[in-house]
Amino acid sequence: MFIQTGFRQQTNSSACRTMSPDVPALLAHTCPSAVSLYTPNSEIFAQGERAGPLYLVEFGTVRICRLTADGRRQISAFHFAGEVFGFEYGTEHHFYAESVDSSGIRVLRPRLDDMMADAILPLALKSLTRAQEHLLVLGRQNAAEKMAAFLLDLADRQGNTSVIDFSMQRNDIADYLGLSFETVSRILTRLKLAKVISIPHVKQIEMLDIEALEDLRG
Amino acid sequence: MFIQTGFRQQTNSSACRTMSPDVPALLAHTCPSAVSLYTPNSEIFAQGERAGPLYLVEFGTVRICRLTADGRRQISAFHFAGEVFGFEYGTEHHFYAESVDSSGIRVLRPRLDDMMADAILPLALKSLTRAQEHLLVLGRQNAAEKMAAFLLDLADRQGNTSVIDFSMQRNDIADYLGLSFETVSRILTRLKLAKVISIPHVKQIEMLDIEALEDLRG
DNA sequence: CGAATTATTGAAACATGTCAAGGATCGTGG
DNA sequence: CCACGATCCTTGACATGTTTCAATAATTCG
Repeated sequence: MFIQTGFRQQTNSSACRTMSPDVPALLAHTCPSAVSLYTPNSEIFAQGERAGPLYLVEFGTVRICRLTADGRRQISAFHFAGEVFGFEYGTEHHFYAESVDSSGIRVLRPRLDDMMADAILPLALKSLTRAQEHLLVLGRQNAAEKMAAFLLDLADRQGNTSVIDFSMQRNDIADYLGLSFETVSRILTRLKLAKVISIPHVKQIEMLDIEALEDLRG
Repeated sequence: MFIQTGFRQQTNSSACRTMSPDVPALLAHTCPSAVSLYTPNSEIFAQGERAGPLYLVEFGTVRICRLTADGRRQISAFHFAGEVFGFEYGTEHHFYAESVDSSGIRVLRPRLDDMMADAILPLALKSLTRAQEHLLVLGRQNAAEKMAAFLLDLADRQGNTSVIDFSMQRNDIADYLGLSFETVSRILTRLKLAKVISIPHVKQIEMLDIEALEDLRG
């Protein structure tokens, strides 16, 4: 499912566009591997698998998922270029990770030096804050509000252009927002009819009225 | 809203019943204050307030909350005796914390030594895992499944007796599970009629059929 | 004991899910 | 490069779970 690139990459990661200042600090305390290429929908790590290394997204998109016993899926996070994922409490992954599109992932094996936790902690805390904010969205927002929150978050992480490029499909958005994919589709057309967004392409949305989206999000 | 206890408490925290092994490690790297007593519904820290110290629950219950612009509330977590809360990415609290009942909280001011992050990281990661699992509940479970998950979680954290004592009211449970308090009430009576639980008292539930609850939770 | 708060229950409204059909898009192989 | 099949997306009609509003009952607190 994945291919190691033949050339050894530079240690300085190329995933710089949106990289948080916490990442370089982490790189200094890990042994970054070469970039592995993952095909769409391929698994990066499985639920129940032994945890340990962290993962840096060089390009592409990753989803962190969990299933209920009867197969309903919740995506707890998407990760884009420059972001790190794979933190776990304990030795076992409680979630599984998949590549959404074609992605490049660098495995970061911790050097067991003293400063390791210092480097990881801020990233773990950022993930925690994100998850907590997502709880508010899932628990207390309606479909339109969820969608607005998602679009604004995506725009923010893509560098605040008003045109958003989607790597994930409606299905993924639905499972991230706790909706059905039909509802995702309906909300998008509703926002389009209200001239809040336009949809030049299935995987591209232009935000026409950002203020309206921000009002929606609350 | 809170009263400092006159006597200086021992550094060895008394909140041992459910204490995680990670907590003693943390205590060794902080300057624990005396226990502060909080009255029901009093604020421990506010959203937007400067973050820094951590908080150890000695007794009682704490809720971590966030409001939408129009006043809907999401409780992202409850914390019981022996648990630590107050982690933040950055310098500012993104959530606010309140005492649910009468609680005793010990402020842990970090000593700025090298091992601080090592002590905090496991606790932060546990909070992260909890939040992620809560995302599945909020996003993909129906009211009965949410309730089952909540009851089993509570039972587990109270030491796995089949009788659960609630410190929070229906309203709090609703805001934790992303439901209305009426629905919480209805689900409880439904479970009672199905002989899955009994409700000897408004703030006490006995689990009669744990397997049924586990099936529900998934 | 009485007032205020909290919890339960019912009826109706509403948002979202489910099921089903038709369109668009994408990838592949001729 | 086009045509085909498969996948994904959109839209509609209907079913359903949950919320909302309202009234009553239970509990807590002074």
